[in-house]
Amino acid sequence: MAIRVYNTMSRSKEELETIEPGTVKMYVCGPTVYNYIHLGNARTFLNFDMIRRYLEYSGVDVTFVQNITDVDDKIINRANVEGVPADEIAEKYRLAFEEDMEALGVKPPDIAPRATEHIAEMVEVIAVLVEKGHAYVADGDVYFDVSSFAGYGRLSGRDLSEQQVTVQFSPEMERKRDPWDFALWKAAKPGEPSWESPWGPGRPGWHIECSTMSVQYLGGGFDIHGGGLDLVFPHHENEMAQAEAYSGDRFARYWIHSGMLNIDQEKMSKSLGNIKMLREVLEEFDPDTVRMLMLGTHYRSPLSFSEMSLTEARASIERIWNCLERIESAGDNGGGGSGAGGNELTSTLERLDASFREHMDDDFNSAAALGEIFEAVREVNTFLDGAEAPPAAALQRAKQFIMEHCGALGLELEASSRIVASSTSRAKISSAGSDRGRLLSFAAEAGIEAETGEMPDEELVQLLLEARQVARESKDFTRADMIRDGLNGLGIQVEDIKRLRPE
RNA sequence: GGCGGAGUGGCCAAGUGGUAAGGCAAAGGUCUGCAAAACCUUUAUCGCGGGUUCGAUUCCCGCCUCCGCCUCCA
Repeated sequence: MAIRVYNTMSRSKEELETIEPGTVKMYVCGPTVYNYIHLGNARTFLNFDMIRRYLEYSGVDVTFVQNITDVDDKIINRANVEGVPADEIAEKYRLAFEEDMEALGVKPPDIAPRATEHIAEMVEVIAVLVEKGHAYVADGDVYFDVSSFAGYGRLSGRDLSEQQVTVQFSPEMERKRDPWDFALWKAAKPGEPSWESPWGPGRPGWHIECSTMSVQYLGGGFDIHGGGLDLVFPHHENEMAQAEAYSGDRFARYWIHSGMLNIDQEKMSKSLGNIKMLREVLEEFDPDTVRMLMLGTHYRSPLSFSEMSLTEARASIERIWNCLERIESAGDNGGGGSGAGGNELTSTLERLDASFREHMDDDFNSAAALGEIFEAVREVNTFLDGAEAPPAAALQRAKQFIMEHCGALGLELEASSRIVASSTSRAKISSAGSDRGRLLSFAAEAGIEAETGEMPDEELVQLLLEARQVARESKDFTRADMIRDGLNGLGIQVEDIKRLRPE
């Protein structure tokens, strides 16, 4: 089945026809490493991770390149403020970015080129642009001459003459022939990081790195170029102008842009100061919850963020976790039966698999695709409710369905909690870690003290579950509830998995 | 001013020319010693006004509101 993607260039969905069938070469603009990334950045990276994973899930061989902008005005400014070298700032936040991506479960790019390691290549491209008359030199700076490129404005659909020019006076403006011209090379000011070039020491402009590195690693006319919607203009417009002026060939085939994340109806951005750092969020919420939040809205739509939206996302991912746990428990408690409905479940899952793919094939509609997963969760739960001894094959299929489809969207479904089970109940110890001291004193309070000092939390909880079970069997519900409430109070959820049989 | 996007149940959010997925929340019910989990049931004339059509939430026109971009931006 053909995958359709919305191409910003054509403003419509197009069938994805790559240069080489079965292969997708994609480039996504990475971060400028001058600070920790915020949730808005995270949305973009998560969206492209979802797209990449789904393509791979569909059997496509993806080459994924994402740059690191490690030389830039913002980095230099930050370095000046902190009084440390610029490369130190860049390195620090580059590593932080990698940590954040790993924590989020974003697959690392196949290639993560850094601007500072490709200066020579950029200089060469700039030199050709100057040679071809697409760029001019002014006091050690080099600017791209927008008027020399006929298609300028094509990607972002704008006519420069109709745009409001709100440029402030600056020395740089003085050097430009036209306010819309942009820097390919910036002459170094004292103390700034710089590299030698035919135009004197300096550093590359922002856009040139992407034009250069994408083509270097993926070849001209590569398949997909992505980034946040706010990069369409000027960044991508400029990238394309440079690259096509340089080579004379088409730059990228499909332009995919990820919608903005808003807080209180406004875009989260540095200039507005309404930033929520990803790190902050990850302290409180697990990666699947964050991803769930993003998957719930189509990647091109604006996503309005609030504290509550995370809590809701958390509740919905829990529904999936719970289902998986039920499947596990059903397997542990026999699972070898020949319960009816197994075949029916299997064919229902077949159907849901097909609609899942249809939705994802249609411009990566993760929100609709999630709906099919939840549909499956309900079917599985109903099946589990009705079957005394569900057949192992059906359980296996159910588990595989959920894991596979969640995996295609990048949901890791890693146990966010450690499960301790007795024969009639189980406890979920949140992975955030429980308070050891309080657990010990609570155990003592419940009359469990002998040799608990060295005992791992799991065993301690196990003893408590068993004590509660004894209490329940002797109808001492006061004590049973005291144990359950006490554990709940420690963030350890206790649930009964089957009824007590009087025997 | 130019370009683009959006307005769907209490909240979030898909979607379609033939009366609208899913999640969260709420209420009632089943199950449970009680909970939790799970299941069932209940809650939408799809911003407003016209038009096209046998029929529009979906297409067209106008209006209102909101958001993004117009050289910091994911």
